[in-house]
Amino acid sequence: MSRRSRSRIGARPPAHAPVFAALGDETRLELLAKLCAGQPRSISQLTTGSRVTRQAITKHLRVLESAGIVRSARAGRESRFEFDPRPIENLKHYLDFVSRQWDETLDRLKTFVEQEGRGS
Amino acid sequence: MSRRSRSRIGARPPAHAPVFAALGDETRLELLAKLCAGQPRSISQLTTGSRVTRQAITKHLRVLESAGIVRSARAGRESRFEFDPRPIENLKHYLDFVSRQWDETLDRLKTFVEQEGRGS
DNA sequence: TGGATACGCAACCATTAGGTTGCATTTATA
DNA sequence: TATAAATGCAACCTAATGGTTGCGTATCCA
Repeated sequence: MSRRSRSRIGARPPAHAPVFAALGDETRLELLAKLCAGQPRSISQLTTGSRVTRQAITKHLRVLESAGIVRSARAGRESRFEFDPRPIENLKHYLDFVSRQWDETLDRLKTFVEQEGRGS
Repeated sequence: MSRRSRSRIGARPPAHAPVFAALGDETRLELLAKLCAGQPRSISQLTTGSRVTRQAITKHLRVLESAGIVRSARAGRESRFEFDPRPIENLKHYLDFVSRQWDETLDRLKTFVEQEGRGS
């Protein structure tokens, strides 16, 4: 069993849900796209081109920050947001785990059907 | 450019957000865990062991179904829910894309810094 | 130093989400 | 054919979300 198993089958499952939830919004996915493809950007920079106000963008950035997907740092009068890839990597591992579970389930089903076919 | 590019850089981005949102809830992740690791199950089966009512579970299952993560089919008096791996695979591809974007960004930054160092 | 720029904070609003209870309906079965 | 089991439907409640506006504060710069 891999070293990641504790975080999957423990009493309380890992907090993947908040990260998924943070990605469950079109506006936030647009912010993610900008930040993972370029340098850190200020709130104003991230607002230009958006259809909503700066305050709305700020709220979305805080949601992303709470999920750990971005980090913020004040620089003079502006606060710059930067992408952090680690939560995304965690999600990828989790989704790989789900896919693997499913593959194993299909394998078990196939074996079972073959056994049944031989048995009856 | 890969054949998936249209769905990423088109006028309107693909609807990854609803799938992420559907996974952004602990109860639904538990349902996902049960369904991706076993045969199709009825609502009652999926409710036993849960801390919420059958109605709540039903609502969660409908959310997962709207996102395409599960399918339902009536079988006699019960409706069985089955895992569908395709939306999850899509998310994995999307997250791979994000990671790749980030890696390229880091490469560009590194190159830029090296250039700057040579320049000045 | 005074105006423009970039933010933060707070109040407020409408909608959605997650959850419950109650009751009707369909289906299997003793 | 009653009865139990499995579900659907609807109303209702509370809290969280996504959005706005208004205003105060910090910071850069001519």
